[in-house]
Amino acid sequence: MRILIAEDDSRLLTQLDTLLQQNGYSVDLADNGEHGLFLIKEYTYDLAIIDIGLPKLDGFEVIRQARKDNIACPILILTARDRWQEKVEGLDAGADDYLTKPFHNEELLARAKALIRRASGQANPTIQYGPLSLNTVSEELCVNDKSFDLTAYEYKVMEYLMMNPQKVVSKTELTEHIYDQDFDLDSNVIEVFIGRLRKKLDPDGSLKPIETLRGRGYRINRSL
Amino acid sequence: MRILIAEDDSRLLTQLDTLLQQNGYSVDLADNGEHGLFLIKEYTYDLAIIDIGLPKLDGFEVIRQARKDNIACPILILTARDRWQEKVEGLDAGADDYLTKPFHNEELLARAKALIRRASGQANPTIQYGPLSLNTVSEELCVNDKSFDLTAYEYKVMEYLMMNPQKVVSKTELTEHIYDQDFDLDSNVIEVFIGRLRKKLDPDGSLKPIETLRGRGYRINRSL
DNA sequence: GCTTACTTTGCAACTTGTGTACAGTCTTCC
DNA sequence: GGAAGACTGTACACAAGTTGCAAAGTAAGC
Repeated sequence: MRILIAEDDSRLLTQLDTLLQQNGYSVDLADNGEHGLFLIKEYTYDLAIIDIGLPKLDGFEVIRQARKDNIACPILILTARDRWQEKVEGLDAGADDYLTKPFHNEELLARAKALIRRASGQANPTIQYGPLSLNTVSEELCVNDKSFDLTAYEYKVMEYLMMNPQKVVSKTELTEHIYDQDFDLDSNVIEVFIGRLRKKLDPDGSLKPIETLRGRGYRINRSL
Repeated sequence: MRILIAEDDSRLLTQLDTLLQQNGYSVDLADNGEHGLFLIKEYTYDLAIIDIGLPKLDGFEVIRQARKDNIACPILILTARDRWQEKVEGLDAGADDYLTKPFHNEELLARAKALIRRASGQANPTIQYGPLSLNTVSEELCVNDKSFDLTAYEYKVMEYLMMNPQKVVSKTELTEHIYDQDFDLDSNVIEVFIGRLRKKLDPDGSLKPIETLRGRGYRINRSL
């Protein structure tokens, strides 16, 4: 599997390079939009990871021009956390999925894998874990093939948990991932959303999709 | 796991304190180099996070003097982004890793965890010892493939023992690594937690995963 | 057998999580 | 452009689980 990474922050670039190589991908690098566009047109990739804020030619432009040339390779864009409208514009330009910086390595790998797997079929990128499957584009969650509509924040909570399956995710971590840095860490919003999610997905309490680890955090139920 | 933070910016200091505590570490604080050096010499830490620009005694000096005293604890330094030469000097002085300010909390946590793990000679996030295996991501303990739910403190005790297999760990040592400096060393909590762990993991007393060495401490059973 | 060290137990205090109601805000749709 | 509805975040009372202590019981070593 061959992946293109277009990213101008050299530290992040090397980090991604190492990460993906260690996970068995072969990787090509570009540190500006022009070079990225050249590579994506010249070669065939299984996935392109493109930062939106690229010098010379921004990420949107790279995607638009690549799509205009009928390049079908799945594209994952990287956006800053506080610029969520970039995600919309990126998807409009032809990206398949997005990830906000900073992200966890496992998240990136999960998305990369999903995108590559789904590239052959036309389906939307989905994160799957046991009977749970989360469509990251329609923001729709299925439990045992029954689909649920989530609100924006319910989705964010669920997405983060699903991207770190097996992991104990502390409330701090969830809060920081979902809100800006300076959000009040003593608030009980996370508990409230966990409660709402449980009620929505599992009204009779038989499945227990989200486990509580008292004093430590929450975790997607491993035994599903 | 117990962490020392030496940082003079009081806002950052409290932020780090909260962050680490909420993620299950016990934390001691110093707001100048002199106090930091005193603490690192006086107690045993699993990690020290030291800002380079400290008053009274700068970070480099703290590290040099600590290393001169043969203190082996892993050290993570904090430097300003635009002073990259500091990180070189810091690593020369004996630091193990660096992080440039500002940083994301998640990154700090990831590095802290990695440093602590590396210090105990564990390359892998899953620590295995005979039929025992402790996954430090899902915080799950398995004995012969049967998984057990541990409470926060049960987990801390087990983690410390598993990170030091073969070693006889005294009660004082366990207490010092699990609680912070003002915890009563005469309490019998450690005995109580060892008891609870044994009962949970080995209810019929056939496996004996934790050995007692009278007058010296506890050890993970080597003959498993 | 006596001392000391460890184990066990029950319990009370405490910490942390849950459920609910409500108010403020944002959306949508006429 | 206004009303109805949905979503988010706070507050608080209640429930549940965890922790630490103390006292009594047991085992080890001299």
